[in-house]
Amino acid sequence: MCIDCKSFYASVEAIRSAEYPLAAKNAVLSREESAGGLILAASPLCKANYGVRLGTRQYELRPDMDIQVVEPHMSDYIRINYTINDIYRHYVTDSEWYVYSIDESFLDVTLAHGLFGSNGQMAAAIQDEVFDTTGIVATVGIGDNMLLAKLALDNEAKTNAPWQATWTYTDVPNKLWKIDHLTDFWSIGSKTKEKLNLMGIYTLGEVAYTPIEVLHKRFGVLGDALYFHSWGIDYSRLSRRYKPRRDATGFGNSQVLMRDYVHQVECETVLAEITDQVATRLRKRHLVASVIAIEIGFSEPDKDGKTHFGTQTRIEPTNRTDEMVQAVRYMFNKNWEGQALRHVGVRVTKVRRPESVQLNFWEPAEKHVAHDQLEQTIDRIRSRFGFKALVRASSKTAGGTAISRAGLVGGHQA
DNA sequence: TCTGGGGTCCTAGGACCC
DNA sequence: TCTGGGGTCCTAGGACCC
Repeated sequence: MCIDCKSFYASVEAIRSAEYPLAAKNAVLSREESAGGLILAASPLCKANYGVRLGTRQYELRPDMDIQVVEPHMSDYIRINYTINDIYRHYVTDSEWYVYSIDESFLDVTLAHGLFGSNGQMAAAIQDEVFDTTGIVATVGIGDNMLLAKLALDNEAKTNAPWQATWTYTDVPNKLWKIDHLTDFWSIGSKTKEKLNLMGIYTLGEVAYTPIEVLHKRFGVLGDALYFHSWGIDYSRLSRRYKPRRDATGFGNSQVLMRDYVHQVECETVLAEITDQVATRLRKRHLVASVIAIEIGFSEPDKDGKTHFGTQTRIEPTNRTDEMVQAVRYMFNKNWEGQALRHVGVRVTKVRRPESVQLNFWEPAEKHVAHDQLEQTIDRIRSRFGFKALVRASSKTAGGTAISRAGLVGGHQA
């Protein structure tokens, strides 16, 4: 089963104001202060009546629309997500439970029927328990494998009560191949759709009847996956979970700036703040990173037509803010040609547990230890009294955004 | 495309090794 | 630099998901 929460953020907001989510006319807006702020979630009625959906911008909202626009409350969404997942865990063991996003989880119920009955009975029981506990409407896609469950969810379960749909291998010709738009199929986005169209392929049935060699030649291993997926084939099993390569994954933070940043010192200030944020996350998890990357977006295409640049560099494994800032500053100044900035981000990869400490030829060991203790102390003060209790002086300058963003979770109001 | 923010995975091409 | 063949690691960029 693939289960998601219908219009999750908007539903939580409806419940906060004692409304039934499916009857509410509300939407959640990120960054009220910016006209370019966008809708993070809209209630089903808003979607149906006004076409307001994820990605709609604030300036597209018209006064005649009868919509209650509210600010996000990320902490609530996270808390309720935990509550709902704990309900799922009443039905399957943890090895058969997989959290896909803040409002979507997969459950392998193959071995649970003896306790809880048929797929339909289990789905209904889970939906009832989620609704009774939280007020959230859960929608359930059921399938012979993860892919079919996900496709059943995205393409059928979400449309009508009782918010359930089942897709099996025998449904592939009638349901999967009949999906209206290629992009409604998980893993096909706008670019892949265009490339398929150029090959004369407009439906999933046509993908299925394209030789795998042809797809492989055009899309590599993703072409192989596309071929199998077009036949509804997916052998992944939650209990035999794929472990991502440690070095391939990482994390980072980014932000769209409220105005153009044109001065080097401003750019460096905001980059240092984001780097500090990422370094703090590393330290909190007791990890070090050995690759650090920056992503810089311009407010308009530059003289060469470039809209952004990104670059990465290898560093001695570290989670120290000062070392990471040094690398970020070097990369920025080496690549920046004075373009006005509107988007900045920092991320780390090749993240792992520290095995040893790399001392530095120019820094005495005592000083190194003292510096580590200083950063740990800063972390402790902030976790106890809040980020704003102790900030860098540069954060008080014009370019800084860390203080005003201190209360955000995932970039949205906590 | 951008608008907001956080992720993962794949490929091409360069540089280097034996 | 080329000769023969096999391989790894790295960076940059593209594409997808929520």
